[in-house]
Amino acid sequence: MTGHDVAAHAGVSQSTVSLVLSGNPRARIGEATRERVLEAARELGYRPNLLARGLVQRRSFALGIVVSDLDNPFFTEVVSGAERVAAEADYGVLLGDAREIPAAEHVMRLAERQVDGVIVAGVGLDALPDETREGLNLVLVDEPSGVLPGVASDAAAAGRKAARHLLELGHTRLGFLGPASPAHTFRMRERGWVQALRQAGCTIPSAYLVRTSATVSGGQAGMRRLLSTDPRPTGVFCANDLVALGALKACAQAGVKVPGHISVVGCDDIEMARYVTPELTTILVPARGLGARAARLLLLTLDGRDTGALTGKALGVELVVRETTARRSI
Amino acid sequence: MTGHDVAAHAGVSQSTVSLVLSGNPRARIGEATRERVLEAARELGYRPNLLARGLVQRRSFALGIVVSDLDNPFFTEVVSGAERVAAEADYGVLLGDAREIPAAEHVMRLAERQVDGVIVAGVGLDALPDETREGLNLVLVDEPSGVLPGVASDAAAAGRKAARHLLELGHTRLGFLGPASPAHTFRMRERGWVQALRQAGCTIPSAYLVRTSATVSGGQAGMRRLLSTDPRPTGVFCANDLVALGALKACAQAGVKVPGHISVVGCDDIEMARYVTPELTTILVPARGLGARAARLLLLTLDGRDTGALTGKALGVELVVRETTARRSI
DNA sequence: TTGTAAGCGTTATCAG
DNA sequence: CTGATAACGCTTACAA
Repeated sequence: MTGHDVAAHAGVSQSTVSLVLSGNPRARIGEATRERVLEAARELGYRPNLLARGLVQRRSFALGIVVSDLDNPFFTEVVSGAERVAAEADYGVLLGDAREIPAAEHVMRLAERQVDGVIVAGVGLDALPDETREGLNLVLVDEPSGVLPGVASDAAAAGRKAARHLLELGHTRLGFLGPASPAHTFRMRERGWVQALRQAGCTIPSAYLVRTSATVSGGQAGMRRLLSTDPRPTGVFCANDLVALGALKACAQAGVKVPGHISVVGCDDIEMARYVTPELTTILVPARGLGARAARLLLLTLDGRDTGALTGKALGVELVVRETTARRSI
Repeated sequence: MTGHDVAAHAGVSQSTVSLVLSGNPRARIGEATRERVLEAARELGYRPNLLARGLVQRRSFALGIVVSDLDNPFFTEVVSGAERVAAEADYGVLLGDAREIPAAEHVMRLAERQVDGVIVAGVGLDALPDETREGLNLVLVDEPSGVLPGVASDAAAAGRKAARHLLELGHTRLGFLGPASPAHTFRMRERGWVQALRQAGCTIPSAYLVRTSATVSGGQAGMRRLLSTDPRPTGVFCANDLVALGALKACAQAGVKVPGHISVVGCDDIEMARYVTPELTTILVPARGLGARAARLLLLTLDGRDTGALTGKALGVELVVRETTARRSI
């Protein structure tokens, strides 16, 4: 089923078919022939070959998205946000998960597939050597870089808001659970947290700053360490919700009441935050919004339009008070 | 950067470049020229254009995957399983989420992009009219169909295993929480459950069978209904883990102890099942395995190889006893 | 208004 | 062993 077949069926040339079907604005086609072509196409169930189109237009109308870990709900939300706006704009979405195959490798493959751009989330710029991204439209999610365009959430604000919330509840022995990751977002969450505490005149014993992987089991292990300090912190900020979930679990296992004995606040507001008991107090980071914005940014760039509005300020984050934080009782 | 440029640089013809780079087995190329070409390609940072290749080979080496709901962790696991094996085989993966755009629409778009096949998960066959799938390699996940190839889990066994587990714990007043969905999997889970109970001589009051959407909030609402019956069931099987999580939440809110007052078992074994407290007893359905198997099935089909081993029997499911079930106490 | 023809970057079939 | 050359299905000047 090619344009030729349709042309034959309609008794016109292949290029006329293309003219009609591609909706080219500067194509003046007689109403009669247009009808005939449309009819023929419908009858034959014609589906244009987008590879061929891409080849001649040097544009595939597809974009790639590579994430560091597809099983992390935060990233699946980013993907889903991006997919939504891409699909809306009739763009294809090629997916890459960087757990098995390095992000750089994915990016190169996507480039070979001639994607018009790629969104990269959860991957540091250092994992993307220059040669992998030359001649490619990249946008980074939550990894600000002077050189590449990107969209980001206000990570430092996340840390600050967590700190203020706990401070306002009267807590002063405050712990932090997070990865020793080079990821900008994690670093800034931690920095915002530390700065807000310092500003409030709160000292941070090093035992209260525990490094662990940014996963549920990491959070679980980390919280166990925190629980073994003496005196214990009465409030804990976790670098993401997965860690917080693990922390909650460790508390439950140790018979430590949340928020009775210890308050915990997460970060991201993944869907699960609402589904655990007690419900997790957390800092909402608009994952889906980040994905959507990244896609929009890419599409605007491809259209050569102004991207100022999207690239300007970071997406705001917001404290969501649920059930894992309470006024300090002791 | 095209093959021509490389050819020029190496002082050979473009077709020679293609011959050495495509790794065509029946291409006999002099060691010297091969070296020269490889060198030139490396030097210029040549990346072949897969659109062009796809056009001539009539094969894109990409496959599509469309899921009913990207935010459902079960489906993201399916996607991640499929992505893994596809990427391993150097296939691209095009993603489609059927929440905003109907599955059939996605499938057609993927066909236009010349994917070599598409995996469809969480979507009934009826949502895919004949004309959308003609000339397309489809494989369905968990939606057995006489006509299309697919991979499935043993859904009836899931229901049976849940029933037996609860029965063995001495429960006799047993409730079910699930969607009134046409989805084959849900129907079979329910059927397996009902049959096992009947077989055990257990009667099922209609009030114990509550229909609700297959989501957390659905489970929450459903469990509230179940809790308002008198006498209450002492054990409940939920059609999936999301529903079970909602059920747990409803119990917590109503002050009903799990598993003290009521036992609940979920289905799927999503990652979160381990992260809630108490940890969810559930039936493990190998989502990632389903995705992986679907992809493998597709790849084998495309290679014209035998698929018997994969299409034969359903993937087994398995009871995973955690903390939400206990011996009946009253 | 419509048809002709020249590519887009590959692969693949032949001659040489 | 290597190089012309003809597709692949489409878009897009340019001609008619």
